[in-house]
Amino acid sequence: MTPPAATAPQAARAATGNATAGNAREKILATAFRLFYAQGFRAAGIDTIIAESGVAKATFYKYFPAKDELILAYLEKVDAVWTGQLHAAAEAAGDEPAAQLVGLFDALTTACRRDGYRGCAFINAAAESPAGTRVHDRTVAHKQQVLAWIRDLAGRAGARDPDQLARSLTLLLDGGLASGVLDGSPDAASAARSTAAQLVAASLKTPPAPGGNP
Amino acid sequence: MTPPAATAPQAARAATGNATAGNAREKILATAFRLFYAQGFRAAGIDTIIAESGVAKATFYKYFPAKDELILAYLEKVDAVWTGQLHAAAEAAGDEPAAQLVGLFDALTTACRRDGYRGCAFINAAAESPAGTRVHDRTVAHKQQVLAWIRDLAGRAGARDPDQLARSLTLLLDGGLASGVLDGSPDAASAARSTAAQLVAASLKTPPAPGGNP
DNA sequence: AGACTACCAGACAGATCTGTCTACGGACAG
DNA sequence: CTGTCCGTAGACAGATCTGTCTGGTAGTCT
Repeated sequence: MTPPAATAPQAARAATGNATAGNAREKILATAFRLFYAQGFRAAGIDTIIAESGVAKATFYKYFPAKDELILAYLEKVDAVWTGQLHAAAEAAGDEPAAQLVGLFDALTTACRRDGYRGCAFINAAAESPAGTRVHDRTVAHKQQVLAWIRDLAGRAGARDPDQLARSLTLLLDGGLASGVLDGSPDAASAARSTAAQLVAASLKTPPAPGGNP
Repeated sequence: MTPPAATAPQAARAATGNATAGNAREKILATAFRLFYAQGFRAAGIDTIIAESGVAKATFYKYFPAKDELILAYLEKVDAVWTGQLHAAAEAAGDEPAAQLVGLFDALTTACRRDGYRGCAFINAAAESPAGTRVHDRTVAHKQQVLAWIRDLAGRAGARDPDQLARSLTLLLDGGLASGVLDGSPDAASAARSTAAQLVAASLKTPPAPGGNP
Protein backbone atom coordinates (compact mmCIF):
# COMPACT_ATOMS: atom_id res chain seq x y z
CA MET A 1 0.00 0.00 0.00
CA THR A 2 1.24 3.42 -0.85
CA PRO A 3 0.17 6.57 0.90
CA PRO A 4 -1.26 9.08 -1.56
CA ALA A 5 1.62 11.08 -2.95
CA ALA A 6 -0.66 13.91 -3.92
CA THR A 7 -1.49 14.88 -0.36
CA ALA A 8 0.26 18.14 0.35
CA PRO A 9 3.45 17.35 2.22
CA GLN A 10 4.42 21.04 2.15
CA ALA A 11 7.34 21.81 -0.06
CA ALA A 12 8.53 24.16 2.67
CA ARG A 13 10.24 21.23 4.29
CA ALA A 14 12.44 20.68 1.26
CA ALA A 15 13.03 24.39 0.91
CA THR A 16 14.36 24.88 4.42
CA GLY A 17 15.89 21.46 4.79
CA ASN A 18 14.60 21.45 8.34
CA ALA A 19 13.52 17.97 9.34
CA THR A 20 11.37 19.09 12.26
CA ALA A 21 9.54 21.77 10.36
CA GLY A 22 5.86 20.97 10.11
CA ASN A 23 5.83 19.07 13.35
CA ALA A 24 3.09 21.38 14.56
CA ARG A 25 1.16 20.75 11.39
CA GLU A 26 0.98 17.05 12.12
CA LYS A 27 -0.20 17.68 15.65
CA ILE A 28 -2.94 19.98 14.41
CA LEU A 29 -4.00 17.50 11.78
CA ALA A 30 -4.12 14.64 14.24
CA THR A 31 -6.27 16.64 16.63
CA ALA A 32 -8.54 17.75 13.82
CA PHE A 33 -8.86 14.17 12.66
CA ARG A 34 -10.14 13.20 16.08
CA LEU A 35 -12.37 16.18 16.80
CA PHE A 36 -13.83 16.62 13.34
CA TYR A 37 -14.83 13.01 13.18
CA ALA A 38 -16.24 12.92 16.70
CA GLN A 39 -18.19 16.17 16.58
CA GLY A 40 -18.43 17.24 12.98
CA PHE A 41 -16.36 20.12 11.72
CA ARG A 42 -18.96 22.70 12.44
CA ALA A 43 -19.16 21.82 16.11
CA ALA A 44 -15.40 21.51 16.55
CA GLY A 45 -14.05 25.03 16.84
CA ILE A 46 -10.64 26.31 15.88
CA ASP A 47 -9.92 27.34 19.45
CA THR A 48 -10.57 23.84 20.72
CA ILE A 49 -8.38 22.27 18.07
CA ILE A 50 -5.61 24.73 18.86
CA ALA A 51 -5.88 24.14 22.58
CA GLU A 52 -5.96 20.35 22.31
CA SER A 53 -3.06 20.17 19.93
CA GLY A 54 -0.95 22.40 22.17
CA VAL A 55 -0.11 24.84 19.43
CA ALA A 56 -0.12 28.61 19.15
CA LYS A 57 -2.85 30.25 17.18
CA ALA A 58 -0.42 31.94 14.85
CA THR A 59 1.16 28.58 14.09
CA PHE A 60 -2.19 27.15 13.21
CA TYR A 61 -2.99 29.93 10.79
CA LYS A 62 0.42 29.62 9.27
CA TYR A 63 -0.26 26.06 8.14
CA PHE A 64 -3.97 26.42 7.54
CA PRO A 65 -4.86 29.95 6.42
CA ALA A 66 -8.53 29.17 6.93
CA LYS A 67 -10.59 26.50 8.59
CA ASP A 68 -11.61 25.20 5.19
CA GLU A 69 -8.02 24.26 4.45
CA LEU A 70 -7.90 22.17 7.59
CA ILE A 71 -11.15 20.48 6.67
CA LEU A 72 -9.82 19.62 3.24
CA ALA A 73 -6.61 18.26 4.74
CA TYR A 74 -8.70 16.23 7.15
CA LEU A 75 -10.69 14.72 4.32
CA GLU A 76 -7.48 13.96 2.49
CA LYS A 77 -6.27 12.04 5.50
CA VAL A 78 -9.56 10.23 5.94
CA ASP A 79 -9.45 9.22 2.30
CA ALA A 80 -5.97 7.79 2.68
CA VAL A 81 -6.80 5.89 5.86
CA TRP A 82 -10.11 4.45 4.72
CA THR A 83 -8.87 3.53 1.29
CA GLY A 84 -5.93 1.81 2.91
CA GLN A 85 -8.21 -0.18 5.18
CA LEU A 86 -10.41 -1.21 2.29
CA HIS A 87 -7.45 -2.38 0.23
CA ALA A 88 -5.92 -4.21 3.17
CA ALA A 89 -9.15 -6.03 3.91
CA ALA A 90 -9.51 -6.99 0.28
CA GLU A 91 -5.97 -8.30 0.04
CA ALA A 92 -6.37 -10.23 3.25
CA ALA A 93 -9.07 -12.24 1.52
CA GLY A 94 -6.60 -13.71 -0.94
CA ASP A 95 -5.64 -13.16 -4.54
CA GLU A 96 -8.97 -13.98 -6.12
CA PRO A 97 -10.78 -10.77 -7.13
CA ALA A 98 -14.12 -12.39 -6.35
CA ALA A 99 -13.00 -13.12 -2.80
CA GLN A 100 -11.61 -9.63 -2.46
CA LEU A 101 -14.97 -8.14 -3.41
CA VAL A 102 -16.43 -9.84 -0.37
CA GLY A 103 -13.41 -9.46 1.86
CA LEU A 104 -13.35 -5.70 1.59
CA PHE A 105 -16.47 -5.66 3.71
CA ASP A 106 -14.36 -6.79 6.63
CA ALA A 107 -13.07 -3.23 6.73
CA LEU A 108 -16.64 -2.15 7.34
CA THR A 109 -17.06 -4.64 10.15
CA THR A 110 -13.85 -3.49 11.78
CA ALA A 111 -14.82 0.15 11.41
CA CYS A 112 -18.26 -0.36 12.93
CA ARG A 113 -16.79 -2.16 15.89
CA ARG A 114 -14.32 0.57 16.61
CA ASP A 115 -15.06 2.66 19.66
CA GLY A 116 -16.45 6.05 18.83
CA TYR A 117 -17.56 4.94 15.40
CA ARG A 118 -19.70 7.67 13.89
CA GLY A 119 -20.30 6.55 10.33
CA CYS A 120 -18.64 7.62 7.14
CA ALA A 121 -16.65 10.81 7.60
CA PHE A 122 -17.36 11.80 4.02
CA ILE A 123 -21.10 11.33 4.27
CA ASN A 124 -21.05 13.31 7.49
CA ALA A 125 -18.96 15.98 5.85
CA ALA A 126 -21.35 16.25 2.94
CA ALA A 127 -24.21 16.59 5.37
CA GLU A 128 -22.58 19.66 6.84
CA SER A 129 -21.63 21.44 3.67
CA PRO A 130 -23.91 22.35 0.79
CA ALA A 131 -23.39 21.09 -2.73
CA GLY A 132 -20.88 22.98 -4.83
CA THR A 133 -18.40 23.54 -2.03
CA ARG A 134 -14.92 22.09 -2.13
CA VAL A 135 -15.75 19.83 0.78
CA HIS A 136 -18.72 18.41 -1.06
CA ASP A 137 -16.73 17.96 -4.23
CA ARG A 138 -14.02 16.12 -2.35
CA THR A 139 -16.62 13.76 -0.99
CA VAL A 140 -17.97 13.02 -4.43
CA ALA A 141 -14.47 12.37 -5.69
CA HIS A 142 -13.78 9.94 -2.87
CA LYS A 143 -16.93 7.97 -3.52
CA GLN A 144 -16.14 7.75 -7.18
CA GLN A 145 -12.64 6.50 -6.47
CA VAL A 146 -14.04 3.71 -4.34
CA LEU A 147 -16.64 2.89 -6.96
CA ALA A 148 -14.00 2.73 -9.70
CA TRP A 149 -11.82 0.44 -7.62
CA ILE A 150 -14.67 -1.94 -6.90
CA ARG A 151 -15.70 -1.88 -10.54
CA ASP A 152 -12.20 -2.89 -11.52
CA LEU A 153 -12.27 -5.75 -9.05
CA ALA A 154 -15.65 -6.84 -10.37
CA GLY A 155 -14.34 -6.81 -13.91
CA ARG A 156 -11.31 -8.89 -13.01
CA ALA A 157 -13.54 -11.27 -11.08
CA GLY A 158 -15.43 -11.95 -14.30
CA ALA A 159 -18.73 -10.54 -13.20
CA ARG A 160 -21.49 -10.68 -15.75
CA ASP A 161 -22.11 -6.94 -15.37
CA PRO A 162 -19.23 -5.29 -13.48
CA ASP A 163 -20.90 -1.88 -13.45
CA GLN A 164 -24.09 -3.19 -11.94
CA LEU A 165 -22.30 -5.35 -9.40
CA ALA A 166 -19.99 -2.55 -8.36
CA ARG A 167 -22.91 -0.23 -7.89
CA SER A 168 -24.78 -2.73 -5.78
CA LEU A 169 -21.76 -3.33 -3.62
CA THR A 170 -21.09 0.36 -3.06
CA LEU A 171 -24.72 0.79 -2.11
CA LEU A 172 -24.31 -1.92 0.48
CA LEU A 173 -21.07 -0.39 1.66
CA ASP A 174 -22.49 3.09 1.99
CA GLY A 175 -25.62 1.72 3.59
CA GLY A 176 -23.54 -0.14 6.12
CA LEU A 177 -21.45 2.91 6.81
CA ALA A 178 -24.47 5.12 7.24
CA SER A 179 -26.62 2.82 9.27
CA GLY A 180 -23.86 1.22 11.26
CA VAL A 181 -24.21 4.07 13.71
CA LEU A 182 -27.95 4.29 13.55
CA ASP A 183 -29.07 0.73 13.63
CA GLY A 184 -29.02 -0.15 17.26
CA SER A 185 -27.73 -3.62 16.52
CA PRO A 186 -24.11 -3.93 15.43
CA ASP A 187 -24.68 -6.56 12.79
CA ALA A 188 -25.41 -4.22 9.91
CA ALA A 189 -21.87 -4.74 8.75
CA SER A 190 -22.04 -8.53 8.74
CA ALA A 191 -25.37 -8.36 6.95
CA ALA A 192 -23.75 -6.20 4.33
CA ARG A 193 -20.97 -8.73 3.97
CA SER A 194 -23.22 -11.73 3.52
CA THR A 195 -25.44 -9.85 1.10
CA ALA A 196 -22.35 -8.87 -0.84
CA ALA A 197 -21.27 -12.50 -0.97
CA GLN A 198 -24.66 -13.46 -2.33
CA LEU A 199 -24.55 -10.78 -5.01
CA VAL A 200 -21.03 -11.64 -6.06
CA ALA A 201 -21.89 -15.32 -6.33
CA ALA A 202 -25.00 -14.59 -8.34
CA SER A 203 -23.08 -12.32 -10.67
CA LEU A 204 -20.49 -14.97 -11.44
CA LYS A 205 -22.96 -17.64 -12.49
CA THR A 206 -23.73 -17.94 -16.13
CA PRO A 207 -26.92 -16.11 -17.03
CA PRO A 208 -29.79 -18.51 -16.32
CA ALA A 209 -32.55 -16.80 -18.24
CA PRO A 210 -31.92 -14.60 -21.26
CA GLY A 211 -35.62 -13.80 -21.24
CA GLY A 212 -37.06 -10.34 -20.72
CA ASN A 213 -37.10 -8.57 -17.41
CA PRO A 214 -40.52 -7.79 -15.87
CA MET B 1 -35.84 47.98 6.41
CA THR B 2 -38.62 46.29 4.49
CA PRO B 3 -38.88 42.58 5.02
CA PRO B 4 -38.76 40.67 1.74
CA ALA B 5 -42.10 39.37 0.59
CA ALA B 6 -43.81 40.64 3.70
CA THR B 7 -46.60 38.28 4.59
CA ALA B 8 -49.37 40.44 5.93
CA PRO B 9 -50.35 38.76 9.15
CA GLN B 10 -53.93 40.00 9.14
CA ALA B 11 -54.42 38.92 5.56
CA ALA B 12 -53.03 35.49 6.24
CA ARG B 13 -55.26 35.11 9.24
CA ALA B 14 -58.31 36.20 7.31
CA ALA B 15 -57.42 33.86 4.49
CA THR B 16 -57.29 30.86 6.76
CA GLY B 17 -60.30 32.08 8.65
CA ASN B 18 -58.22 32.54 11.77
CA ALA B 19 -59.81 30.16 14.27
CA THR B 20 -56.54 28.29 14.60
CA ALA B 21 -54.20 29.54 17.24
CA GLY B 22 -50.78 28.22 16.39
CA ASN B 23 -50.89 29.36 12.83
CA ALA B 24 -47.47 30.86 13.47
CA ARG B 25 -46.24 27.49 14.62
CA GLU B 26 -46.97 25.95 11.25
CA LYS B 27 -45.21 28.74 9.44
CA ILE B 28 -42.15 28.30 11.61
CA LEU B 29 -42.15 24.56 11.11
CA ALA B 30 -42.51 24.88 7.36
CA THR B 31 -39.58 27.27 7.17
CA ALA B 32 -37.49 25.07 9.42
CA PHE B 33 -38.33 22.08 7.27
CA ARG B 34 -36.93 23.85 4.26
CA LEU B 35 -33.89 25.47 5.83
CA PHE B 36 -32.84 22.62 8.07
CA TYR B 37 -32.89 20.20 5.20
CA ALA B 38 -31.11 22.51 2.80
CA GLN B 39 -28.38 23.71 5.14
CA GLY B 40 -28.34 21.42 8.13
CA PHE B 41 -29.67 22.62 11.43
CA ARG B 42 -26.40 23.89 12.65
CA ALA B 43 -25.96 26.23 9.72
CA ALA B 44 -29.55 27.42 9.74
CA GLY B 45 -29.83 29.99 12.50
CA ILE B 46 -32.83 30.89 14.57
CA ASP B 47 -32.76 34.45 13.32
CA THR B 48 -32.96 33.31 9.71
CA ILE B 49 -35.82 30.97 10.40
CA ILE B 50 -37.67 33.70 12.24
CA ALA B 51 -37.10 36.22 9.51
CA GLU B 52 -38.10 33.88 6.69
CA SER B 53 -41.23 32.70 8.40
CA GLY B 54 -42.33 36.26 9.09
CA VAL B 55 -42.80 35.71 12.78
CA ALA B 56 -41.78 37.60 15.88
CA LYS B 57 -38.99 36.23 17.97
CA ALA B 58 -41.14 36.03 21.08
CA THR B 59 -43.68 34.00 19.14
CA PHE B 60 -41.01 31.58 18.07
CA TYR B 61 -39.79 31.00 21.60
CA LYS B 62 -43.34 30.58 22.77
CA TYR B 63 -43.84 27.53 20.59
CA PHE B 64 -40.29 26.25 20.67
CA PRO B 65 -38.61 27.09 23.99
CA ALA B 66 -35.26 26.06 22.53
CA LYS B 67 -33.83 25.29 19.13
CA ASP B 68 -33.67 21.64 20.05
CA GLU B 69 -37.44 21.52 20.28
CA LEU B 70 -37.72 22.83 16.75
CA ILE B 71 -35.21 20.29 15.52
CA LEU B 72 -37.19 17.48 17.12
CA ALA B 73 -40.42 18.78 15.61
CA TYR B 74 -38.66 18.94 12.26
CA LEU B 75 -37.56 15.34 12.52
CA GLU B 76 -41.08 14.34 13.48
CA LYS B 77 -42.35 15.96 10.34
CA VAL B 78 -39.65 14.41 8.17
CA ASP B 79 -40.53 11.02 9.61
CA ALA B 80 -44.17 11.46 8.74
CA VAL B 81 -43.46 12.66 5.21
CA TRP B 82 -40.87 10.06 4.31
CA THR B 83 -42.78 7.19 5.86
CA GLY B 84 -45.83 8.31 3.92
CA GLN B 85 -43.89 8.33 0.69
CA LEU B 86 -42.47 4.89 1.34
CA HIS B 87 -45.89 3.43 2.09
CA ALA B 88 -47.44 5.13 -0.92
CA ALA B 89 -44.77 3.79 -3.24
CA ALA B 90 -45.19 0.31 -1.82
CA GLU B 91 -48.94 0.36 -2.22
CA ALA B 92 -48.66 1.68 -5.74
CA ALA B 93 -46.86 -1.54 -6.62
CA GLY B 94 -49.93 -3.61 -5.91
CA ASP B 95 -51.19 -5.84 -3.14
CA GLU B 96 -48.48 -8.46 -3.26
CA PRO B 97 -46.00 -7.94 -0.38
CA ALA B 98 -43.17 -9.15 -2.61
CA ALA B 99 -43.97 -6.51 -5.19
CA GLN B 100 -44.28 -3.89 -2.48
CA LEU B 101 -40.80 -4.71 -1.21
CA VAL B 102 -39.47 -3.68 -4.59
CA GLY B 103 -41.93 -0.90 -5.23
CA LEU B 104 -41.01 1.03 -2.12
CA PHE B 105 -37.72 1.84 -3.82
CA ASP B 106 -39.65 4.07 -6.19
CA ALA B 107 -39.90 6.50 -3.30
CA LEU B 108 -36.11 6.61 -3.32
CA THR B 109 -36.02 7.29 -7.05
CA THR B 110 -38.53 10.10 -6.70
CA ALA B 111 -36.67 11.59 -3.77
CA CYS B 112 -33.32 11.53 -5.57
CA ARG B 113 -34.81 13.24 -8.57
CA ARG B 114 -36.32 16.03 -6.52
CA ASP B 115 -34.62 19.37 -6.88
CA GLY B 116 -32.49 20.26 -3.91
CA TYR B 117 -32.21 16.65 -2.84
CA ARG B 118 -29.65 16.41 -0.09
CA GLY B 119 -29.86 12.85 1.12
CA CYS B 120 -31.57 11.41 4.14
CA ALA B 121 -32.54 14.08 6.63
CA PHE B 122 -32.06 11.65 9.48
CA ILE B 123 -28.60 10.56 8.44
CA ASN B 124 -27.65 14.20 8.03
CA ALA B 125 -29.15 14.99 11.41
CA ALA B 126 -27.20 12.21 13.07
CA ALA B 127 -24.05 13.52 11.44
CA GLU B 128 -24.56 16.83 13.16
CA SER B 129 -25.39 15.62 16.63
CA PRO B 130 -23.37 13.24 18.76
CA ALA B 131 -24.67 9.92 20.02
CA GLY B 132 -26.81 10.05 23.09
CA THR B 133 -28.65 13.22 22.21
CA ARG B 134 -32.38 13.28 21.62
CA VAL B 135 -31.82 14.07 17.96
CA HIS B 136 -29.63 11.03 17.55
CA ASP B 137 -32.08 8.82 19.41
CA ARG B 138 -34.92 10.01 17.21
CA THR B 139 -32.91 9.05 14.17
CA VAL B 140 -32.29 5.57 15.50
CA ALA B 141 -35.98 5.18 16.25
CA HIS B 142 -36.90 6.20 12.73
CA LYS B 143 -34.53 3.73 11.15
CA GLN B 144 -35.85 0.96 13.34
CA GLN B 145 -39.42 1.77 12.40
CA VAL B 146 -38.56 1.48 8.73
CA LEU B 147 -36.67 -1.74 9.33
CA ALA B 148 -39.60 -3.23 11.24
CA TRP B 149 -42.02 -2.30 8.49
CA ILE B 150 -39.86 -3.87 5.81
CA ARG B 151 -39.36 -6.95 7.93
CA ASP B 152 -43.09 -7.32 8.24
CA LEU B 153 -43.47 -7.02 4.48
CA ALA B 154 -40.74 -9.60 3.98
CA GLY B 155 -42.46 -11.97 6.34
CA ARG B 156 -45.79 -11.63 4.58
CA ALA B 157 -44.06 -12.06 1.25
CA GLY B 158 -42.89 -15.48 2.41
CA ALA B 159 -39.20 -14.71 2.40
CA ARG B 160 -36.96 -17.53 3.49
CA ASP B 161 -35.31 -15.31 6.09
CA PRO B 162 -37.34 -12.12 6.59
CA ASP B 163 -34.82 -10.62 9.00
CA GLN B 164 -31.94 -11.07 6.62
CA LEU B 165 -33.87 -9.82 3.62
CA ALA B 166 -35.17 -6.79 5.50
CA ARG B 167 -31.70 -5.91 6.62
CA SER B 168 -30.31 -6.19 3.12
CA LEU B 169 -33.05 -4.01 1.75
CA THR B 170 -32.61 -1.31 4.38
CA LEU B 171 -28.91 -1.32 3.62
CA LEU B 172 -29.69 -0.71 -0.02
CA LEU B 173 -32.19 1.95 0.90
CA ASP B 174 -29.83 3.78 3.22
CA GLY B 175 -27.02 3.41 0.75
CA GLY B 176 -29.17 4.89 -1.96
CA LEU B 177 -30.23 7.73 0.29
CA ALA B 178 -26.69 8.47 1.34
CA SER B 179 -24.99 8.19 -2.02
CA GLY B 180 -27.80 9.60 -4.10
CA VAL B 181 -26.35 13.02 -3.42
CA LEU B 182 -22.76 11.98 -3.68
CA ASP B 183 -22.67 9.74 -6.66
CA GLY B 184 -22.45 12.07 -9.56
CA SER B 185 -24.74 9.90 -11.61
CA PRO B 186 -28.40 9.85 -10.68
CA ASP B 187 -28.95 6.15 -11.21
CA ALA B 188 -27.98 5.04 -7.74
CA ALA B 189 -31.67 4.81 -6.93
CA SER B 190 -32.53 2.62 -9.90
CA ALA B 191 -29.56 0.41 -9.15
CA ALA B 192 -30.86 0.01 -5.63
CA ARG B 193 -34.26 -0.93 -6.99
CA SER B 194 -33.00 -3.58 -9.36
CA THR B 195 -30.70 -5.02 -6.74
CA ALA B 196 -33.63 -5.16 -4.36
CA ALA B 197 -35.66 -6.99 -6.96
CA GLN B 198 -32.88 -9.52 -7.35
CA LEU B 199 -32.60 -10.06 -3.60
CA VAL B 200 -36.35 -10.40 -3.14
CA ALA B 201 -36.57 -12.92 -5.97
CA ALA B 202 -33.70 -14.94 -4.58
CA SER B 203 -35.21 -14.94 -1.13
CA LEU B 204 -38.51 -16.34 -2.37
CA LYS B 205 -37.02 -19.36 -4.11
CA THR B 206 -37.00 -22.60 -2.22
CA PRO B 207 -33.79 -23.07 -0.26
CA PRO B 208 -31.22 -24.80 -2.47
CA ALA B 209 -28.86 -25.94 0.27
CA PRO B 210 -30.20 -26.80 3.74
CA GLY B 211 -26.68 -27.10 5.07
CA GLY B 212 -25.99 -25.48 8.44
CA ASN B 213 -24.96 -21.87 8.04
CA PRO B 214 -23.43 -20.00 10.99
C1' DA C 1 27.02 38.26 16.27
C1' DG C 2 23.31 38.85 13.35
C1' DA C 3 19.64 37.00 10.68
C1' DC C 4 16.37 33.70 10.11
C1' DT C 5 13.09 30.24 11.40
C1' DA C 6 9.79 27.83 14.11
C1' DC C 7 7.12 28.28 17.73
C1' DC C 8 4.33 29.82 22.09
C1' DA C 9 1.06 32.95 24.67
C1' DG C 10 -2.69 35.55 24.47
C1' DA C 11 -5.14 40.03 23.61
C1' DC C 12 -8.22 41.77 20.30
C1' DA C 13 -11.76 42.87 16.63
C1' DG C 14 -15.82 41.70 14.31
C1' DA C 15 -19.32 38.71 13.24
C1' DT C 16 -22.92 35.56 14.56
C1' DC C 17 -25.79 32.80 17.35
C1' DT C 18 -29.13 31.72 21.14
C1' DG C 19 -32.28 33.27 24.23
C1' DT C 20 -34.57 37.21 27.16
C1' DC C 21 -36.98 41.22 27.74
C1' DT C 22 -39.61 45.49 26.88
C1' DA C 23 -43.21 47.88 24.34
C1' DC C 24 -47.05 47.89 21.46
C1' DG C 25 -51.59 46.54 19.15
C1' DG C 26 -55.78 43.97 17.70
C1' DA C 27 -59.56 40.54 18.91
C1' DC C 28 -62.81 38.97 22.00
C1' DA C 29 -65.33 37.46 26.28
C1' DG C 30 -67.35 38.95 30.59
C1' DC D 1 -64.56 49.10 29.53
C1' DT D 2 -61.20 45.74 31.03
C1' DG D 3 -58.54 41.64 31.21
C1' DT D 4 -56.62 38.06 28.50
C1' DC D 5 -54.71 35.90 24.57
C1' DC D 6 -52.20 36.13 20.41
C1' DG D 7 -49.25 38.36 17.82
C1' DT D 8 -45.30 42.02 15.91
C1' DA D 9 -40.98 44.71 16.33
C1' DG D 10 -36.67 44.91 17.88
C1' DA D 11 -33.17 46.09 21.53
C1' DC D 12 -30.19 43.61 24.41
C1' DA D 13 -27.02 40.35 26.96
C1' DG D 14 -23.83 36.76 26.88
C1' DA D 15 -21.50 33.28 24.68
C1' DT D 16 -18.77 31.60 20.89
C1' DC D 17 -16.37 31.46 16.68
C1' DT D 18 -13.02 32.98 13.05
C1' DG D 19 -9.13 35.36 11.99
C1' DT D 20 -5.42 39.16 13.04
C1' DC D 21 -1.80 41.04 15.46
C1' DT D 22 1.76 41.92 19.03
C1' DG D 23 5.42 40.25 21.78
C1' DG D 24 8.56 36.85 23.48
C1' DT D 25 11.68 32.38 23.34
C1' DA D 26 14.79 29.03 21.46
C1' DG D 27 17.48 26.89 17.97
C1' DT D 28 20.06 27.10 13.51
C1' DC D 29 22.64 28.88 9.65
C1' DT D 30 26.13 32.15 7.84
